[in-house]
Amino acid sequence: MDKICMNEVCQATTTVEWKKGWGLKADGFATLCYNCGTAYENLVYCETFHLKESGWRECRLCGKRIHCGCIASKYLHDYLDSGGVGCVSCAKSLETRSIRPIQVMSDDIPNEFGKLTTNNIGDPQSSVVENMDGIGFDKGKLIQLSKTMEAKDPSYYPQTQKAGRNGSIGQTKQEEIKPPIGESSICFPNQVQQSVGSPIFSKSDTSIAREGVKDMNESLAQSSLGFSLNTPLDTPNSVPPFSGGFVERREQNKVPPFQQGQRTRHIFPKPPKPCLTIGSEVNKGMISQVRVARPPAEGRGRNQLLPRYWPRITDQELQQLSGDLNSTIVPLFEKVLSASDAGRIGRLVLPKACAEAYFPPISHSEGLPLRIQDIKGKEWTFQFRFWPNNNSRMYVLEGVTPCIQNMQLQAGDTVIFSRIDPGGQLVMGFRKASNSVDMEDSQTSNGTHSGETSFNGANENQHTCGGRTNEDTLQRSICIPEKKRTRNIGSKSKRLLMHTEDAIELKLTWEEAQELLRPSSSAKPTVVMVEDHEFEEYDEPPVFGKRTIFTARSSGEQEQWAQCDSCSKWRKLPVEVLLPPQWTCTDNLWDSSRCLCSAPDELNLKELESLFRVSKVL
DNA sequence: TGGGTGCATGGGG
DNA sequence: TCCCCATGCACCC
Repeated sequence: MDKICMNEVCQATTTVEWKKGWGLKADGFATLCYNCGTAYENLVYCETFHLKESGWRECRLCGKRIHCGCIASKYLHDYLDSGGVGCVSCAKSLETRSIRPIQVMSDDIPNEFGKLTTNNIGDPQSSVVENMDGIGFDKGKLIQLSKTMEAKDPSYYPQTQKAGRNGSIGQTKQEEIKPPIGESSICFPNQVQQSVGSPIFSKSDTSIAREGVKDMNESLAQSSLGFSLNTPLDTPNSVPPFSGGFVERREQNKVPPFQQGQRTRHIFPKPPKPCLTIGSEVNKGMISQVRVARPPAEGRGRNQLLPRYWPRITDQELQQLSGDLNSTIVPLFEKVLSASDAGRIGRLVLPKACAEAYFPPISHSEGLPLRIQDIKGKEWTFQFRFWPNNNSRMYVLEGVTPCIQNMQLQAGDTVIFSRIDPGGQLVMGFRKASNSVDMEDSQTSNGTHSGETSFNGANENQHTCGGRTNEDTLQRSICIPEKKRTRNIGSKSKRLLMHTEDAIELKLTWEEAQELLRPSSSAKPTVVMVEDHEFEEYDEPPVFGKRTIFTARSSGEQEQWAQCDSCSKWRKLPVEVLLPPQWTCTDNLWDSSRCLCSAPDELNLKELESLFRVSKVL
């Protein structure tokens, strides 16, 4: 089907890449050519194409120009309670401020795990999700937003936009997403089904990202099953994470005060859904396949939990985690195994905050035995204990070697602790590290590897990436190996930390990148000899040249093909030619018959396809 | 003497 | 500056 750029002033029919624009009133998204789509992604669409149109207003607060009434800027502004409009950042900060005084939690919250949240006594900042209607969240807007988004489609935000979004999405590492301190608490499965867990709301968190501000990334990380970390603790109503009732008040006086009231920027409520109720209506057909760092549902010490311990788990994996349709899986935390953890000593150092939040309280160094099931349902008993350490404690699980060996884990792999409710059964899943080559990887049937989570023995080979043939970007994002989230594993030498987002962006191999490097136009090389080879040495750094395709005829003759940036036609070039980043037909000095865009294509459709095939093979 | 245990140390956030 | 935590290491069996 022929596409046409929906930008009225463009209406291009060909482009190097079609992009998604705003959500249409009906289903789907506006189709934009590469340039227009990029402008849209970079939030400068209206500034670029609608400058002469009416409807421009200024943000009441910061004065930023806003193109009101235009669908392309629909999500970039909001109406202020006081009248007028504000850019989304200002509106958000205003709204959040209005949220701050919201209190908290009543005592009549059902005292049942998974259905309540509690307030921090003396924590006036805590608020409950139930109050969301009362604190000015605009559900209508959420619904609107949700219509325009594909919650399961991270490709909605092509990587190319990351740099352009005020550095927001691209720069904020997922793991750095801070818990929504001072915000809504958690775990209202019932309510989830009524509101937040509805498909609309579950999408809304992703929709937030459309706004292109840093907070969105925080929300993005919540996914359709986003959790809020802020279950207040240590209140009479708080429910221990385990049915056994591991309630201890030792954290009560240790809640870091700094975390209250610092974060005030969420305009939309986080879906207060800390757990996945398998088989619930909510989840049907909307299992997220995006690996998401989920703020744990609750825990005594949750205020201390660092995002790096948030379990990263797809909804699908959650579903795999339990075969019991009535079970609720509560991801608790995860930890990348250090060399010590995976070593022969058999001690797995637990993050203190996690241990105190999710494992039973222990007052003696000897601790107590903890029964944890592995992914195959095999039950292991570890000694959960601590060592005194600098007036603090260092929590460890002892006796993990057999289990770790059984799972074939090694340093760098990740273990994920979850809990199945009801029952409070602890489950230990794992995710292999990117550089982990072992049996499981080799067993992977679809060729994907690493960064995968395994929870269910029966589905051990049902990998996260398996069986998906579309939504390439999404797939890529899932299959991208997890970056190391902790310090260097097993080595103190410095190494480049490649974050997941970076990895997604880095679609070129080194060799491919070399192919694209061109001397800068002004550069004059100095020829130097290195081991009898001539090298051109440039003072100027290289620039990226236009990517071309090389083909070889059966005769052995090589050809180079380049696509015109203007008309998108492919032109044949001498193989030795290096093109600048921007190249059009008029720059075609080598074929006077095809030095204009109006000149017909040299290749018919079939040949073009063949060309692409070749380019993919090469 | 070797492995296990408990604590100390120090880098890094 | 404090605290966490990876790991070193001394001590014990």
